[in-house]
Amino acid sequence: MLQLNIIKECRQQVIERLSVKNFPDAELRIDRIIALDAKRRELQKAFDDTKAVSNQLAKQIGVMIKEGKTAEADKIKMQTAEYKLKEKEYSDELTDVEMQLNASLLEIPNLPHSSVPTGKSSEDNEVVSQWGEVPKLDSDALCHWDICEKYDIVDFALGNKITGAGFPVYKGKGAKLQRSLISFFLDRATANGFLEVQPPLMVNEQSALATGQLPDKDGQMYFVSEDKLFLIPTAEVPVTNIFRDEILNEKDFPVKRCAYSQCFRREAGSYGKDVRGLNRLHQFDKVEIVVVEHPDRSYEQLEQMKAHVSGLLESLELPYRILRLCGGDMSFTSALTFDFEVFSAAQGRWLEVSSVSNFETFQSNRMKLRFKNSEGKNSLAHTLNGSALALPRIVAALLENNQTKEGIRIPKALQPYTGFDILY
RNA sequence: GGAGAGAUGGGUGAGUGGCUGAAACCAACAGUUUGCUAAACUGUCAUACCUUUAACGGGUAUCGGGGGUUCGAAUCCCCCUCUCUCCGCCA
Repeated sequence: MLQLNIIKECRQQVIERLSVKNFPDAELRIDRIIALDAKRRELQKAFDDTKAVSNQLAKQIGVMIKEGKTAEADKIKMQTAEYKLKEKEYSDELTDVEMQLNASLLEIPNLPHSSVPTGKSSEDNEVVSQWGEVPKLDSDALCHWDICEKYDIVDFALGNKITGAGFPVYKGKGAKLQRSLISFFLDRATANGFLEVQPPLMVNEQSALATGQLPDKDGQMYFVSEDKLFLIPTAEVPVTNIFRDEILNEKDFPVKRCAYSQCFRREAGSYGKDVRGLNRLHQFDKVEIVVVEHPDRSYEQLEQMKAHVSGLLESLELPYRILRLCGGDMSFTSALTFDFEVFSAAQGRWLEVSSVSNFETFQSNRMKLRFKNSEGKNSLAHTLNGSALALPRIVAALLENNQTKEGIRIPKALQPYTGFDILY
């Protein structure tokens, strides 16, 4: 959520920045917020002033009753009636305006960082860097879904029977490969100073709102109506919410956490080759890194997180490129996002495996995540997160890129975890 | 799921209708004293909003959340959430 004072003080810039994200009716909505805020302050003042008078009268009555002047007290009691009416009126109106203001603010996405390129879709993303050689495969090379079947390591049909499309069953060396990747990612994160946590896989509405999944992504999350809980679409939600309503000490920065979790996404509206095999699942595994950082250092931190993710991909010997997302392709909550894509040789396409973002104060404002600054005042911290990494497409790329006649070659870094160097 | 008890500031914990935004103690922070450490002493120590306060100013709200009674609620009533104890069930 954007900070109200920034909207008020930098109205024109806010509107301009929102246009980079192709946010519709920015001017209209921003002006509505400014007007609602003015109305809110007006009502607040009226309410406070009225309340101040009646508080004063109530005090007088107390004193009089104590002194035995009940007749005088009764007289003043009569007076309080009109103030009570006014208070009720003001507070009702105030509640109404506050709700409208809050709802309007929740609909405004984060402002993109100044380095974010303008653009409408993923085609306008900017390639920042690229690493590794794109492998040349034989003409009879298989796509990963065929490899999965050939070695019986991921069973899509079985998952289909048990649950439905997008819920595969990992078997034998396939299951072991999953477990190995998770351990590998967690160990690397821990070595890099991230504290491992195991968060809940379901969150309440407040948590989903705090990180920005609600109201923006309502309908993309699985919802347990019986208990009003959401299945997490990413560990970002529970892990960032560890710090909801917390006031940190400046010397605590950077606060670094990592977590493995399964992620659940309804993916309503996806179709075609995007959803084939492991490309897009309803349930998948991911190791997430989350950082809470001082506002002055959050962009340095973002670079470090990028370096961490790059290190993982290089250890796995997967060719990748880094994209700076354009305004139109960025998430609602992000100020700056770098996507990591791995080349999937048999499919001949780049697959997104990680997204590393700085949210600045967008999430911390929603969740009241603050720190005591050097002047002893509370101010909002910056939050960042990144996938490090999401498993399915990593597995897809590993299977496709490393296929040999003997089987699938396992990268050296992973062999201590898998216990085998060829998967067959 | 059934029965009972409870929820107060960073922590412990007092407070059953007005003088309580909240005692006391602990922790924390600043200072004094001091070869060093320790101890002692002094002071500071919630958050948010409003406000043309010059200013360490003024006002309002907040004692799990919401609603109600009352001139006045941490305190009384109702609903919800959560925690604890006992019973039941159970990976």
